Amino acid sequence: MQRTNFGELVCSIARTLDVIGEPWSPLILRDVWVGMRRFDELQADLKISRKVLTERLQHLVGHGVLERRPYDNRPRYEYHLTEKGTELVDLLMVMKGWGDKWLAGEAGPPVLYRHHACGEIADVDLHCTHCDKPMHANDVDILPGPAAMW
Amino acid sequence: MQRTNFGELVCSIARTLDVIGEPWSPLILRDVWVGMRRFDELQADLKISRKVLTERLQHLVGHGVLERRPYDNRPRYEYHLTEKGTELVDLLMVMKGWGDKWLAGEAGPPVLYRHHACGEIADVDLHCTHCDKPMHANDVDILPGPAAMW
DNA sequence: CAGTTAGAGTTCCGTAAGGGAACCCCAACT
DNA sequence: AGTTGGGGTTCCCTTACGGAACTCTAACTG
Repeated sequence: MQRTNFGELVCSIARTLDVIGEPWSPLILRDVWVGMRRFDELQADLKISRKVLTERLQHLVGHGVLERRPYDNRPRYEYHLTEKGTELVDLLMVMKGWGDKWLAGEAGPPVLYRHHACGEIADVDLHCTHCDKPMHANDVDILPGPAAMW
Repeated sequence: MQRTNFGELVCSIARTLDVIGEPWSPLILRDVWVGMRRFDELQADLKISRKVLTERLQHLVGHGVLERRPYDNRPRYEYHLTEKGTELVDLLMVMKGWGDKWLAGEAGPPVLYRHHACGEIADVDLHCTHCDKPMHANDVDILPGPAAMW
């Protein structure tokens, strides 16, 4: 095998990368999220090779992130986010925030999020699932878990 | 050029991928985060090709995510997270959470986070920077920003 | 002071994966 | 019967990864 298989590693980060770590996969997810559902539509938007797009879609469907469903009597298919895939979008939202802050420059963010709950333009921040306070890289100790030994 | 360059796209997700989207980069970041700072240490832990490790480290340093600093009179160097890099770890924490939930299976999570603020084992969740309430894929409208047209 | 050690890469080669264009299949339309 | 459109395959070329061997430099070692 040439490309190392991250799925085997005992590490949730590596395993997640096994699902969406390949080139283009996050961008495909983004497009499906914002409503692009068809092969040609994705291909035209991303200008990705059709071969690679086929591979990525199969991979994402195989991992239960996307669902391939027919939308016509003819052999036509659309790709939709599953619940698993929808939760992966968290990752994209964090990427968007980081990219806006560190890479966007003068021009500012390409897109904005408006939060339904408050109606305001906002970004995401990481909070603790236990106490609800902010939680970032330097706010945690890392301990071995049940499936320890990474 | 063979591999498409995501940095040119007007999209903060694509730009972020240009910085840490290549294979191994997130895992290198993870290792540096948890205290592995030297070339041979990273190489031994990840079992990555030395050639690729060199390329990735240079790329990450070039983008200001890592800093390469000498630690001896001899030509010896350590890699440290910059502030920019530390904030990128948010991404890893979200990946960890998703991988724990969807991929860890019976064995449970390989590692746990203990939050300094509350002392409890916890994970991260996404909240709105404006109203502090939870904010996920289906809780937002996506609007064109100042640098619109993705 | 010649020889070894250790860290941090560099070089080289074989294989696999991405890019791109052309081609194919099937079920409507015209 | 011929065209159109969605959704892929096939093929070839080039770049990038994997892995092992090699290099360079500045200490230590006896």
